[in-house]
Amino acid sequence: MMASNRQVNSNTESVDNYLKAILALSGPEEQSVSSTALARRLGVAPASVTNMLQKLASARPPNVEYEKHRGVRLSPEGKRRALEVLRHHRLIETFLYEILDFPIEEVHDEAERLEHFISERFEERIAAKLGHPKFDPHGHCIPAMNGRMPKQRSKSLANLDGDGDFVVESVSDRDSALLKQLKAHGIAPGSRLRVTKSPQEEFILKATRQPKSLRLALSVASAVRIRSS
Amino acid sequence: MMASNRQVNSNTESVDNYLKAILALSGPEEQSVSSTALARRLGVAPASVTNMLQKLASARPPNVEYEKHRGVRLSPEGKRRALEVLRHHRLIETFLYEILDFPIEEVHDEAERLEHFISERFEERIAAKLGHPKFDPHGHCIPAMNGRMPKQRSKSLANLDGDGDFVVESVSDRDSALLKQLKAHGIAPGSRLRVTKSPQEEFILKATRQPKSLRLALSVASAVRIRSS
DNA sequence: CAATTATCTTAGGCTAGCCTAAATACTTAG
DNA sequence: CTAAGTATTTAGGCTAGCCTAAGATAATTG
Ligand SMILES: [Mn+2]
Ligand SMILES: [Mn+2]
Ligand SMILES: [Mn+2]
Ligand SMILES: [Mn+2]
Repeated sequence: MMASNRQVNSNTESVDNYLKAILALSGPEEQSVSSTALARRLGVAPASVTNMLQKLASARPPNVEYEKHRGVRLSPEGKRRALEVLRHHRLIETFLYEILDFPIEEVHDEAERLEHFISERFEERIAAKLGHPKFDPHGHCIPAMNGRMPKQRSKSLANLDGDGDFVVESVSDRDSALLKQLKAHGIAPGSRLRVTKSPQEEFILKATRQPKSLRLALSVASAVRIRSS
Repeated sequence: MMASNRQVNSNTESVDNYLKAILALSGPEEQSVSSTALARRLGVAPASVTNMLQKLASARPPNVEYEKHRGVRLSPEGKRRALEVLRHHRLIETFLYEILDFPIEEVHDEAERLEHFISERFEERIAAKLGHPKFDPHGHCIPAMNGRMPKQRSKSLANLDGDGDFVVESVSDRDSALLKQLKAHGIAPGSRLRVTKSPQEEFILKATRQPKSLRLALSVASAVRIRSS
């Protein structure tokens, strides 16, 4: 068999999802991302990832920089597209929450589908309707139309040194059961929190003026990001 | 080669589009629809239609009733699904027009994509937000949640006998250039119209209190449906 | 009613995006 | 520095949904 892999590969839903996953996994340092990490995140086999990375790299202009066995990073074009889709995602989430009164724990899954199919006009209209918001309902920054997005300077609850009082900066959008729990305990972006660490390495969160406190296992604590109050 | 065509065929975007096309082409009499008519409407080759009809017919429960060389009609299940998608389509159009201030001539294309990807929750929320509307911005009836939809008792402008005064019931959503023209001449669902037929078999439309009248060729006149005023 | 024409179906291919199994290349422990 | 172990890629397949070309059926018409 021969190369055979020099196809066009325009912006399909699947391509969008790979680019978004690379953006998320490469982090603020924009480190290169391994095939297996992508496979795990996207729920596909590693071989499928390799195949797609080859296509993304041989697109013209390329969507990623990829060398066998050394992981992948976004090209300028790939990053542009990833941020465009991320903007769609977060605008849609904000819109579902603010205008359509979706419960917070349901906005992510809906946005995950719709982000690929809305037009530029739709994007522009909901942005206008919402007053060009800077943050989505989970506290995540919405990339600007030109692709700029300020770095977050918060830290994950999981990396916390000692007890103290904090403000919630953002909560992960991907665990809807957790989002429901947090909501029930009055914990949302902007909430003031008292955090203590239990002997069993759990985090005890209590929001101001909330009757009950919430115990979080270390494994889910990374879903909450905080800054000093 | 053997049959090989007994697959699962769940509700993909393509399946939705075939079912919607059959619903539209079979008309109020629910006549059977030919492969070529479907091929023309969907912009695919006739062979592709035959192939899809075989799958739709062998789904369990079947989406269509199909016999070689004698056209196709929707099964109860297929009709249910087609009306569901049509409801999505028209609700989305209404929503884009009323809430997001889309220009009338742009709502159709956007709805055509999004109709396949919104959740039941999204459907329910926009319906509530809009006050459970009965008609979309083109004047078309929105199927109810249970799938019921009253028959239209209007007639097409193209089948008009003589001149007279009428009320616009609906305008086709599929020709965006025409929609722009109609808008510029104050012609929309509910408008009062004076219609005269020119010697060259054109229709002259003049809406009440509008300065200019509009000449429509017979070929596009079918896009406007009217009832007596 | 037989021949021509129009419509429809079958056969065989293609691409995107996935899969599993097998091969290969890095990494690391001894 | 080599051997095992892990990560990654290659090879070969599969399905959905499209295509073209060729064959079959139905409709029309002289
Ligand atoms: Mn999200
Ligand atoms: Mn955009
Ligand atoms: Mn429409
Ligand atoms: Mn629905």
